[in-house]
Amino acid sequence: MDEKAFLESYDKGAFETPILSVDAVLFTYHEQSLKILLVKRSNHPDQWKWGLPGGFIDLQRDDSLEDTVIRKLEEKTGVVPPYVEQLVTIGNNIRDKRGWSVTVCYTALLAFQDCEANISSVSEVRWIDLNTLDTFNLAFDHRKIIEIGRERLKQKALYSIVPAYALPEKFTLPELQHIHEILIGKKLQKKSFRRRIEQADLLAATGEKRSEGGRPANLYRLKENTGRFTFIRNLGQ
Amino acid sequence: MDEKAFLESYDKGAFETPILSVDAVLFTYHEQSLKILLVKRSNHPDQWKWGLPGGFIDLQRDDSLEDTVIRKLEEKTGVVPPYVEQLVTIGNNIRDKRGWSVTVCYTALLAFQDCEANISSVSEVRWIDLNTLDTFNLAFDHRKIIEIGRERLKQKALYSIVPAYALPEKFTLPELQHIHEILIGKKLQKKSFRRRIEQADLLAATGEKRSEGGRPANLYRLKENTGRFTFIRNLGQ
DNA sequence: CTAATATAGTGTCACAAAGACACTAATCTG
DNA sequence: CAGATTAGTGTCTTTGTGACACTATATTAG
Repeated sequence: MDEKAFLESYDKGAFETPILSVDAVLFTYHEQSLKILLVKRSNHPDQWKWGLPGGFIDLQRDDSLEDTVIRKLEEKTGVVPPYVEQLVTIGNNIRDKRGWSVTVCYTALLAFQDCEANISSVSEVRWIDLNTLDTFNLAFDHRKIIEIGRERLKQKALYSIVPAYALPEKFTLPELQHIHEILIGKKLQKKSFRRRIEQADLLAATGEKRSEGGRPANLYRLKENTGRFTFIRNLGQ
Repeated sequence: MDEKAFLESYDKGAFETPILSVDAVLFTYHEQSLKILLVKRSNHPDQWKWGLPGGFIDLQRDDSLEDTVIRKLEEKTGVVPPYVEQLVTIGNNIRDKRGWSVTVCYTALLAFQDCEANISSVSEVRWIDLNTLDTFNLAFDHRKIIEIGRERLKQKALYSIVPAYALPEKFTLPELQHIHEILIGKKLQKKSFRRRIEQADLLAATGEKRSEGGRPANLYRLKENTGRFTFIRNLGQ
């Protein structure tokens, strides 16, 4: 049999296959703390529990897994997050009561302000402060996935300024340093933090300033490809 | 409807779902060069082309994706590699002629000697020198996956000694340094390389030595959890 | 036996980048 | 105008890699 004949006679349904879904841990920063987007599940299984935004691949509409995760996030937030990165894929026969199940998970970052209106208009989608996450009853193994996402973002905070994508387009250095401090879990040296960013030339000053009660801070925006830059040495050890 | 009734009536086949497979980029080190394990495909599609070891999840035998990849690697090599780590998941509607397809890819490392006998006994499984990979006609998007695996291993070489898992249980520091140099693509300072390993206390001297024509080198073995250790600063920049 | 060669391993100074921390700067409030 | 508050800098110390010459221990050729 040649390949053409093989493909014509190929039956995708012949083998039993796991349930396959895509989930995202979408982080943002608001009011001095890290938050993630959770969705109240309206369907079984784990109905009424909170879970990560995500769902099934639409074979007609999606060309790739990235398409799926972006489509799902846009459905919930109204916008496409500026930073999306694959996190981990978890697959086993115990995570979903329906049977063998695989989820391809992504980490994403978004400015709170960029979707504030959309989120507040729907009760089943909410930003949850990571400090209060313990009090929630989460669906499936989503607590574990959030933990993996947070750990990954912590690592990024040590050797990049990727967390900046959780801030609005224009932001101050004290803001950026604070989100890094929350992720890493300790205070950082102002001087060290600024020195490396300046040397790597990752930010562009807008010329504007913003006051928080004291001396106004300069506003910056990210230069191109800042998300891919990595320092050769970690901070705060 | 309660959850019990939902689960009893749930039909997994109701939605069309992608083809789902697991693949592995298994690296080793032999005769001064990096090699990966390739398998000659005996079935369509891409019959007779070389591809990564892998296959489908067996819902009855495998409890998790890790089970699947380990089962597949054991089938081909006869042993379970000492280092297996998830690499990336690729899913789109163009990588497989059969349609929408997802592959969960792993990186694994194994000593050449640990499976030498098994490999040489089967003609459809071979270690391929990464320098000669250009001359092979590879199945699907496996060349891309190998490239991603190699890039990941290069990064690991900069801030860990994970590449040591591609060496036999007992190995010398010059051997370990050389595999790092191949991965990173440049010579490293002997002193720098050794200093950090000694300080992190990652290796245990066996007391034995091995000669390569000059002064004999000390043999070491990995201590526990060496695979998880990371240096806070990269080498060779 | 000895000298040459080859490979393994160390000593040490230079250099780069982070840590510590005190200092100056700009704005607000009473 | 003084004190509080937040932003930003100067500079010395500390840490860890880069460079490279040096010593150490084996094999091999004459």
